[in-house]
Amino acid sequence: MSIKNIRDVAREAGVSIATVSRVVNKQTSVKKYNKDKVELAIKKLKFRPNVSAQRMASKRNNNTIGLIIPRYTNIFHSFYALQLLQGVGVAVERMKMDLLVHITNGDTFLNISSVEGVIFADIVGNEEQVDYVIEAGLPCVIMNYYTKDLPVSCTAIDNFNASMDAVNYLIKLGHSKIATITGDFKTQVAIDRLNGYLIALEKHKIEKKKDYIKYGDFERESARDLTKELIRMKMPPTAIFAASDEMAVEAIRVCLENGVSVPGDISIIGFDDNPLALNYSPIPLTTIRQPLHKMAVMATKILNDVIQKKIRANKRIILPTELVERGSCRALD
Amino acid sequence: MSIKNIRDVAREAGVSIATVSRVVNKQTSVKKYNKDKVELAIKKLKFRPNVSAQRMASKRNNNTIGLIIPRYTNIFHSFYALQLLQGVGVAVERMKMDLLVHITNGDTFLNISSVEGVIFADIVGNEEQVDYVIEAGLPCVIMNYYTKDLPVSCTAIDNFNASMDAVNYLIKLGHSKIATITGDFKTQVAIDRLNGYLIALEKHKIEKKKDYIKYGDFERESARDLTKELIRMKMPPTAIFAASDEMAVEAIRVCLENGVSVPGDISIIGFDDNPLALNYSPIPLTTIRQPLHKMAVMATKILNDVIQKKIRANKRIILPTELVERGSCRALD
DNA sequence: TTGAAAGCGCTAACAA
DNA sequence: TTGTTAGCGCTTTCAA
Repeated sequence: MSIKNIRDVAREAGVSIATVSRVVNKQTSVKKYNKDKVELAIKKLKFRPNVSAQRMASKRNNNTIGLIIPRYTNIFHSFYALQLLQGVGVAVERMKMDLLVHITNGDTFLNISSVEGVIFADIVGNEEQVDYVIEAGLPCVIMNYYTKDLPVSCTAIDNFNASMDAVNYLIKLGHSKIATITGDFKTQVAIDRLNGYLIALEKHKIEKKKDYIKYGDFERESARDLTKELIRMKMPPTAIFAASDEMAVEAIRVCLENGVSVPGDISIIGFDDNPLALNYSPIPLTTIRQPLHKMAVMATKILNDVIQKKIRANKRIILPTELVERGSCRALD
Repeated sequence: MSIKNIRDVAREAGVSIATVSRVVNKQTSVKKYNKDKVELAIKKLKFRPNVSAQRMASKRNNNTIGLIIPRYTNIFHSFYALQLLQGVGVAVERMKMDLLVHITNGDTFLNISSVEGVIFADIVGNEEQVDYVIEAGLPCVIMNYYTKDLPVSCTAIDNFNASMDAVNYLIKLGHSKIATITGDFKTQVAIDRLNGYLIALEKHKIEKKKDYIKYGDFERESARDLTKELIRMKMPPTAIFAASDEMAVEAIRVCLENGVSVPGDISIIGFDDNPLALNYSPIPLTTIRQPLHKMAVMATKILNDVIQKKIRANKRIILPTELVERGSCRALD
């Protein structure tokens, strides 16, 4: 009925708890006779070791890694978090490990004592926690954030260059009046993408107009008014680079609602290659595909390797992005 | 540098470990003077309580619930698992709890000693684990599985009636040669959906043809050959009810590839309203929308209520589905 | 090959 | 209001 402990098993099997422990931990120095008795007792009593106790006594952690996801609004509704979670999930499944998911803005701490390593999905708001994990000497991988300043591994994409690619593409199509709708500046990602936009313009000696930079937050809602502002300008842009597909799709919507043709009047390019957004797009969206899933799988593998001491902690990986042409951008005549 | 324990804090603050414990647990009976000293020491040493030890000593579990996901091929790639995970994630986030995810086919057990309650995403292959959780007296909710035989809560949709709706819809459109591609029979869901199909035909006195029932496994790949078999029959069906959108989309593909028009020659209806599948569908797919996300959120809330002792354990909820007409079915002349 | 016993870091009586 | 101390369930010496 109730949960049995190692003492119950020892009593049932007629051996000491030490022997039970040895059987549970598959140590060899147990006579077959006793081993059988213990295994029988374990089965009969449906005994499962208390993992907390195992952890405490052994100072080992049992096959669990932690995933820390920043808690900003709707994070769990975002394609981003879900893809990373999925990737980590897939990898963890393969490694037959458990996954402890902690979603926080930094005010609560992951139960560090129950994991063998930690993965951060970005570090927004969780910088303190990153420090703590590092100080504790726990293996640690940060996803979607590139840093050389911290003694950790990271897997990321080159948001800066990917954005340059997007804007260069628009420029190659003949555009020079190019606006951007940015992501949430709490994230490094948003900053990098804006910088990519700026530098691309600079390299082509295209004037940067303040009014062409609209500050969004990655989410659909934020793009609505910003797009309206853009199309109502006396000198509206002929192209928009949105820092997320969600925003790009909303931008398309707003354009169409207001009689602005896409890509006839305005070309729009997104970022993410987010199928959930694409599905709701009135027009096939040209965008930058980023390998979030792969990023997460790699992060998990690296973490595992570090835990297994197969590699040192500081592995930094940049994954390539890809421009996917679909139909929301056109060449100017 | 290394992880500090309660004794280190006590020494640093010049009090006993009991006092530190009291401060950590926000008990009142600590003089402000000592409390301040302890809090300072905690900050200075970056002390975080060892949760395993807390659990052991207090017999409480700390704010963590377990989610057990069946490990069948590609489960983590399925829309189903991801939606449920997302729903649970959203709810857990709101409750500021941690989530321990365990993916298993029954051969490994969730670290039961570190959670306050358990949610099962279906119980395929994990029946033994369900029993164990129940015996251990842990609060437990099963998603996507309806049972009255177990003393647990569950949240599910009525797959049987939803399938009847789908087939009735086809019948209303004038179809009588209706085939089905089923899901994986390891799941109750697949069985219920087939039964809905069968009973709908029966009620309308439409002959059930064995050859019209094709046994798939929910996944895209499985629908390919089965659809070919259907369209190559001397008497091919005029409509197909697929037990998942993934399969429905693949069925559409196969039809088009073989010169069979959809919905001209064959109407196809899916199940799930899975945006990832819909996005890749050559034709807007008519389907049954099921509230997976909501199901997961509710399951988590129920679990929390049971843990908080706000309600008894046996709450059973059936959520409604909805037929979404899009364009892959047509009325026969 | 076994068992006794000392912890692991913490909580919760109980005593002071 | 504090400190002392006995466990929580387990692992791991150390002896036998």
